[in-house]
Amino acid sequence: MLGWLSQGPQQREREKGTAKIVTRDGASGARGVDPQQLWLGPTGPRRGRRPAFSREAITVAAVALADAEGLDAVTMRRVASQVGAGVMSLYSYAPDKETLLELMVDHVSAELPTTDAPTGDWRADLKTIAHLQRALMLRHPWLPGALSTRRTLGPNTLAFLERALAALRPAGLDGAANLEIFAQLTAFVAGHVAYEIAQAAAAQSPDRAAAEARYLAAVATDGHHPELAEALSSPGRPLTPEATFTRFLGRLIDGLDTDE
Amino acid sequence: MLGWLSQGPQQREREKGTAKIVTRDGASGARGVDPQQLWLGPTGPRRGRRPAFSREAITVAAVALADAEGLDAVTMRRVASQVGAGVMSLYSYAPDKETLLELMVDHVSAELPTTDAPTGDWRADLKTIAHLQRALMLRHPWLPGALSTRRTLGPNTLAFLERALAALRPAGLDGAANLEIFAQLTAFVAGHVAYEIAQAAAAQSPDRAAAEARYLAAVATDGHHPELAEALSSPGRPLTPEATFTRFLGRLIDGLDTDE
DNA sequence: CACCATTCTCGTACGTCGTACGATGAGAGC
DNA sequence: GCTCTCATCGTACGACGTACGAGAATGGTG
Repeated sequence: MLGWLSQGPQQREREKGTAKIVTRDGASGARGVDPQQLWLGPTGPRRGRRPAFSREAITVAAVALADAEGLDAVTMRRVASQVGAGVMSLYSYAPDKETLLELMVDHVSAELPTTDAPTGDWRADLKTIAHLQRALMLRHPWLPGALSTRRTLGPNTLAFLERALAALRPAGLDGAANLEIFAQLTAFVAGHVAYEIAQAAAAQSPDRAAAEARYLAAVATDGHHPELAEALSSPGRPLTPEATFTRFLGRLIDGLDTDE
Repeated sequence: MLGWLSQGPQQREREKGTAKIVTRDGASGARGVDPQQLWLGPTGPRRGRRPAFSREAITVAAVALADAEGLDAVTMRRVASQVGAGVMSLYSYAPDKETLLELMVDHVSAELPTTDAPTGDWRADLKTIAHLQRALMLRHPWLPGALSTRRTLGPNTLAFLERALAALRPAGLDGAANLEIFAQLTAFVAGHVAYEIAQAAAAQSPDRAAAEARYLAAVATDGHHPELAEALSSPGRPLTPEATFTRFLGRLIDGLDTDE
């Protein structure tokens, strides 16, 4: 599983305030810090003090925190105390919190199986892929929220992308279209699961749910919302979220190669 | 446009620490503060000092800030200084920041036209609705992000929901299904627009985009990502985001009433 | 008119956050 | 040994959301 992810520090980026007289390695403007450098293999040979922690351990702690208490619980201080490090030590392993979040996303993405070969039925394969994504997001409910801002391209997310592209090959579309489909599919699953989770959370706290129901009932009977009134009154057998997901997914995927 | 949205304060909720001896209005446990109370009309007659600002003015300032600098720029301090109020004065108009965000969402939702009657072709109507949502989100790029956490049920969002339900009527589904379809459609549009915006932002800052392209190229040629390599190399004529959106939308909607 | 209960305004303050800085210490090479 | 390199992490700063409560403005009532 890409062992070098547990690699140690070697990140600090200093900028002594004095004498900005064009350092010698040209292109001085490139303060950009290549964000992807993160994922690239281990750097030069060891020297000096040996790291006391590991990127992996820190990521694991952060994920555990998010799983247990949500994304907001992931603060540098709490992660640090969880691994037994000083707060500022984390910055030897990730240049900032945003990066730590990317590490988290890629870390849990390792749970997605990537070895299954395509069956040749690309629609079925794509549905399998979406179900795998959904299961992952249900296991890590913070994931949809974390994905909504980010486009993480770590080794594990890329491996899964590779699988998706392989599955899409028989569809005969061009590369850009395939990439787009995968991105859209992921966004769709994230959106659905986020909704699913919100729904479940609402059912958990009956106070809030009841208040909302009361409010909606009031709105529905104000005379200006006849459609809402009817929608709320019509029964509609209750469906499992699983079934609903499958239905929507089918709608999206079954229409996929119909060019218009 | 539901004028009482510009209504003044009347919000403060105190809880003096002393003597919690069951206040007289029964059901003392209900500390819940009915979140929807926010949207309900103006309360009793005026007394005391007259409000210097308005909920509307504050919301407008917050929206302007978000439009110009993104959601993160919306802090209580900046909104307050924008309207010329003290920071804490905002809390007379909204009980907390979360509520202010809900006000913002509902405020911009007023831009969605709600008077057009359904044409009878519910698929076409639904596509129109999605395009309206997309246009709104492009005008207020923070909206997808704001929606991802929230389920706002203000007067304007409800009015638009009413329109969507009317459009869906000819589809002949039950109420719960219609509500679900609207929620999913909205989530889909939000996901798509978020992606679209991220794409556009990446194109804006060439440094980051170039770094990412370089990284992806490196990954593609590492031998472990043949599918990615091919996807990146195949041309695929560039499409406008508009066309892409229309295509995906068509896929989703055209499959909508196929029960399985 | 004076008085008072009510309501809004907002300065101050607290606890939290991400993270910049730089002293301190541990290992490796000479 | 000395020195160079690199990790650790205490302290500190400037944000943030918002609790508290003193003050000012208003309307209702004598």
